[in-house]
Amino acid sequence: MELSSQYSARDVEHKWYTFWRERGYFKPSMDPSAPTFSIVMPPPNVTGVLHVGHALNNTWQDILIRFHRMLGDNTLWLPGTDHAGIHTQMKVDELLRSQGIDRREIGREAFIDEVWRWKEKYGGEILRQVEKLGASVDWSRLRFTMDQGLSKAVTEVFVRLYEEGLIYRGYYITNWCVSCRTALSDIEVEHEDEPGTLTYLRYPLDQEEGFVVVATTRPETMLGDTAVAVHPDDPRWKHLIGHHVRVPLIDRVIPIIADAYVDPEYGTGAVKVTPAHDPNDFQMGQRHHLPQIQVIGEDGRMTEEAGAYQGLDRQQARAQILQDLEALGVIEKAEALVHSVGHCEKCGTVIEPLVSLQWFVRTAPLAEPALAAVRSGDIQFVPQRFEKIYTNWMENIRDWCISRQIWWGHRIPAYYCDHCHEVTVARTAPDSCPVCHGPVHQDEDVLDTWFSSALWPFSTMGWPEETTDLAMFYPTSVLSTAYDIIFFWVARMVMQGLHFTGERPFATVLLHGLVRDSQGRKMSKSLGNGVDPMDVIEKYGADALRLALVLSSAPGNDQRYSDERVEAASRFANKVYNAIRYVRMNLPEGFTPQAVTMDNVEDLWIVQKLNQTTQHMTEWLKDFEFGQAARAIYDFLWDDYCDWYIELTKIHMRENPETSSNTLSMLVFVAEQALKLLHPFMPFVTEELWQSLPHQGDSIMVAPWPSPQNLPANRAQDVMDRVQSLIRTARNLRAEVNLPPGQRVHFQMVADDAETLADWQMEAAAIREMVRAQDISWHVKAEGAPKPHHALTGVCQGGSVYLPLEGIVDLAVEQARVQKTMEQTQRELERVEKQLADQKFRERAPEPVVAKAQEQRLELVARMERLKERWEDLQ
RNA sequence: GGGCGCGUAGCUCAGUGGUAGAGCGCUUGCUUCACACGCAAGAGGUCACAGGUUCGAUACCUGUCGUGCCCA
Repeated sequence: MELSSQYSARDVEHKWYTFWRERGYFKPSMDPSAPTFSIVMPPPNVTGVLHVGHALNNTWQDILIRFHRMLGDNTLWLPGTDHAGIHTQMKVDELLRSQGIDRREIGREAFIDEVWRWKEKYGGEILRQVEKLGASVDWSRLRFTMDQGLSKAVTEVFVRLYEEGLIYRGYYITNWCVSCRTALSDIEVEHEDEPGTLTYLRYPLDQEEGFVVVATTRPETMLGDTAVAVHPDDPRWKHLIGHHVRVPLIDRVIPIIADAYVDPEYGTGAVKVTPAHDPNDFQMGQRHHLPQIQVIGEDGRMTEEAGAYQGLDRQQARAQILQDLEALGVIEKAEALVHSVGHCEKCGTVIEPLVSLQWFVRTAPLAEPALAAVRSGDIQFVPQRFEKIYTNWMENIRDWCISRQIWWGHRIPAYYCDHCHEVTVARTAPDSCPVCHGPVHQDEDVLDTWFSSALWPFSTMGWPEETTDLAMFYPTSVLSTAYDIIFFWVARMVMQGLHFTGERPFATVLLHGLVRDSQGRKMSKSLGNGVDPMDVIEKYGADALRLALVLSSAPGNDQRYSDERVEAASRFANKVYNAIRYVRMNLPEGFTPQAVTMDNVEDLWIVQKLNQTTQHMTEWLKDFEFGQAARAIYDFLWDDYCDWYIELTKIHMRENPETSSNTLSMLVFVAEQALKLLHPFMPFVTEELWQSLPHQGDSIMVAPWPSPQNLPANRAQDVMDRVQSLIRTARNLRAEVNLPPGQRVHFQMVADDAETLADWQMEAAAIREMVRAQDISWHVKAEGAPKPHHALTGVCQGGSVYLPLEGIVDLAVEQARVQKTMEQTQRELERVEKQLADQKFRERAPEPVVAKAQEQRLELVARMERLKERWEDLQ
């Protein structure tokens, strides 16, 4: 069969994914005697599409999963999606509006039906993209946060927390998005530094002369001021504490209070207090029992309390108020400044702090065990430094606002009596009020999406039922996610997991960095610099994308995406493809590999390299060092297997056709092992190639992970080092004078001792071919080796290479060349000798380091000697 | 203001207590019977700076500068 010289990922990837899935390889073995390895996939938004960050994270997880599956573990990777409350609602709302439908007109139920319909139609998109990536997830266990089972878990958790007094409802200042029209938790607010104006306003004193100057960046809130606060020890204001001022424009009389919160350094040291519109003022208001006057409504417009300004948008109101204040002459001055402004994470609108009735989780009691689990090392962060971010947050945790004023999500299981207003929190809706038997209605709000995400590791496995999956796969082994989600998700999973199952939800939290664009900028819609992984896969293949992402990633570090890297990775796929193509082309029809005998240097050498690669990779994969592991197999396949081993076997088979069957078996054996090592990184191409070679078993993905081969003690590594050094030196001489590769020349190889000569001669045929020699004369230095006059000189490990070129070599030039090499060698020698002359070094440095230096010295001394002699010969 | 990263070849990045590596780019030569998405040979770095620990620091510690992120 004619095989293309170019590998086409597009033609094979889909085929193998279907093959794997149909054979059920993605499902766990359920073997109770095997170690268990489980991961729950961080659920992407059901409305979303895969971005490069997902691609990286899913690649990491797939590497772990495939590695452990090959190790023989009972391995589960559970996929799923998240209902993404606000985001999805906005998306469907937008769609309906484009059709001229207002969700408020069709009502809650009809709208939710629309969302479900939308989810069924488009919600699978991201999962199809996960497939394209090659993710070996168990599709039979696919979950969605709004599934019945998971919803049941949500209700159960809410009810239990309520019964334990860990959920409460109360009036509190929360972050309100006037665009999304819902409350948000603290971490859903993004703070950004923005230019603003600090306006200094004169509030005239009531019943006396003079005024107090307060500074504010939000003059429109003055209509809701209920006090002016100063620091209790501030000498400038101390005498006015307890006096009153009049708020301009509305003429409200408010007290001057003393509160240590006030920073005397900021502004004038006196601040206006608006308890209904600022979180700090709210706290102060509580301390001093100040009234709350809401002047901005949930729609971002001024309320009735704002008097003449009622109905104005907050921005318009600010402009109007400033104008009016100006007219009144109460503006003392205005300063430009940069200050931090909170924005809605979802829509970017400036947050309006508002007092409203919301549900909260009392987090302190949950945080305590969550903190302990990480401190004790029961849960480990990779990289470890993120522990600190986690513990800092946990130590300063604030209550979690969990109610959202939207329709799409888990509705809060709280029921209110229409008569006596009794609140009933229950697993199932009560028919009537348990107190007065009056009619009840359910809370209109839904829960924060993260409330259900926090239960993901166990709700997906059937909790609160005691299922087999829960017993077998929970706690999970690893949670892999981005570091920017530690607070939103990781922390809350730990809290809920420990509280409800008594066990950590996962043993390891593995964190990856952000994937940025090629210029290091965050990928974003507004910049239009996002990279669609599907385009990349279409162009280069999923394997290439995976390898490229893994090669340039280290845990916790951001990385840049660039097409060039993916291209490099696809070239590697092509390289491996061609290596295997070469092996196949040499296999006779119906060839069955036999048990190999390793009777020559290159065989022993390549297996030794393979062993090292296997050992390192196994360790690195266990330590989550995917980049290191990928680099190891990349180098092994390209440098060791392709550039040296295959080339050596070509010569070997030509010289020893009678043993070619063994050589072919070796080629197949090493290739198969290497493909297995590469498989977690590049599942498709490795399957394609593995299937094309003689093999045992049905799929590489269920083949056992390689373990190092037993080898007899041997010197293959040393021999190959010397041989490679000799070949490189000889090739270097050729290149120096631009000898065309076709031109066969005569070489003289002079070894320092008989042992080196013997080593070289073990690979004499290979050396002859690889340096393109007409013939080679072999010598040992001591035995009166020839001293060719008109020859290029090269020094290598253990000896010299001469390339006699009558008529081409200029003695003076060659002398200068040798001189230059001598100088170089001399410098190195001096360094080593200085080190060895230091008694402290010999005493305190570890023995192998000293030995190595001594060895180095000997080699350099010998090299110097050779060069000196040569230099004299050239005189 | 507090915390955490990063600063290594032209570019993008790995990495290690024993004075440095990759990919891309660059130079030279090659259609050598797996691969020109290739082969071979090369050029290119006082590992940001200053102290300290150490026999030895690019790596560990302290500080400085530059840069990025998170929290308040």
